[in-house]
Amino acid sequence: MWMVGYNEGGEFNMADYAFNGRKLRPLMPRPGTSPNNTSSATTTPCLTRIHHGNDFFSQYHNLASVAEQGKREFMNAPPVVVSSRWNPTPEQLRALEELYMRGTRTPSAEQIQQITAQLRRFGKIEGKNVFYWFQNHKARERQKRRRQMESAAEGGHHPRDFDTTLEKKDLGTSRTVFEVEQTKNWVPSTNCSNLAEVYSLSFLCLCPWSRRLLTPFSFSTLGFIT
Amino acid sequence: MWMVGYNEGGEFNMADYAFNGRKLRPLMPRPGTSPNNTSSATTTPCLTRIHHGNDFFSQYHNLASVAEQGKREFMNAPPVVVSSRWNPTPEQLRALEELYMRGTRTPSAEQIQQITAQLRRFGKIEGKNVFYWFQNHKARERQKRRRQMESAAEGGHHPRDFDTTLEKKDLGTSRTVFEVEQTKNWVPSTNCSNLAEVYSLSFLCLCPWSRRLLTPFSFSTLGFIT
DNA sequence: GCAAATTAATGATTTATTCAAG
DNA sequence: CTTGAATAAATCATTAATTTGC
Repeated sequence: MWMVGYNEGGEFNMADYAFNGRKLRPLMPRPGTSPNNTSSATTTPCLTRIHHGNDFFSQYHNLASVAEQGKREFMNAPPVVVSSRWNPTPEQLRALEELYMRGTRTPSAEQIQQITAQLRRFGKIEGKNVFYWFQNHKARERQKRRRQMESAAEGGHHPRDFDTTLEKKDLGTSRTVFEVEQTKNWVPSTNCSNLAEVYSLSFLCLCPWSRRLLTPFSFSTLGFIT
Repeated sequence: MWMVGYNEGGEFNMADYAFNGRKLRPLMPRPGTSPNNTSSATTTPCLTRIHHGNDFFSQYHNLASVAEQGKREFMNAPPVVVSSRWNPTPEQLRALEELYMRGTRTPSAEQIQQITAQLRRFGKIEGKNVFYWFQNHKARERQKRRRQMESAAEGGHHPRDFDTTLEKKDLGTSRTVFEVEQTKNWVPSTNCSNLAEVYSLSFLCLCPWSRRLLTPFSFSTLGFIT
């Protein structure tokens, strides 16, 4: 798996995409099969009806067209593509769990980078995988604990009791671990990765070797702070 | 204000950070004032107690130390910093609203870039501002409409009725606009910005001129796909 | 044994909620 | 009070476990 790859020079290695019969991982929205989307029949094709008005919007539309074109090119390739999601190797998993156990909850951008770099030794991995992993793991640990409390409570505590973020686990007798649920005020400063941070970085240096288009125009805007 | 800046050459322009008495915008988590966080008194200092164990973690710890150090350096600078949050100029706001009205809901990374670049003419703006603006605006329009429906319905519709994503607004008599609430299946492909995408970009090219540290080690890992 | 079918785990996205600046 | 920013919760979707019938 994990046949998707780009080389340093900025060239897109299409061969890697023509693989087996798998779908491309959902960079694109999934077809309207979501139970929540009750309007799949009525969704509109969107950008197609932009009318050219003032300066800005016509410019914007032009640029959007470039993007569209790039997309089409991309989709003319064999409809096939590669596997989709990251699967941690046992080593990677162990490492992440170890970090979690030691208190890492919402690693900063740097931390994510370091972790990612380290774990790459063990196999494919991206920063986003680390990011998501911690996000999911944190959420699911919390939820697991909540459920445990629920069943343990039985007697009928108030629901808000489950909102506490620091909890002692003592379900069995052998359980002596304090699980500290980290909250945002855990570390004083610059230690949480967040979307904004991430965006700053990405917009600082959208590079030619990304899968994303880089129009001449947008390229000319690079080097600035966005 | 938005005095934060980096130059192309990769040098960190500290002067830009030593500005007036304002706090740095919340890259850092807020102090423990959240009503949800009931454990502020018991949270632990975290990373301090890492014991050196196997290969990976000692390495990681080293790297974490680097990060810590960088943070300290950063914080040794005048405790001051720049203003905090973006405030759209009227032109920017108009443009964003126009885009929204025409159907833009979750602009892709490119789109955000283009929009940002265009709107910079009117004043300071970052990609993340555009990102957040659409996110918030979408959410608040939905919520507004939901409230409207609630009050309009009175009779007692099922809550799930509010889940529909395509709705006709006809509150007044002069209102003839179809507001199309975009969903994930709105555009077939690569047209929605998401965290993963963002992360890919940022990790593809974390640059020396970013505010973030770039350790020699992590630097050596650049040029690869993360 | 083995694959199709089904279920459980969990990676990845989106939506809702919350915080706090102005 | 409005709204930019950040986080948490809910949801979606793919992969691994596993069950099942042969």
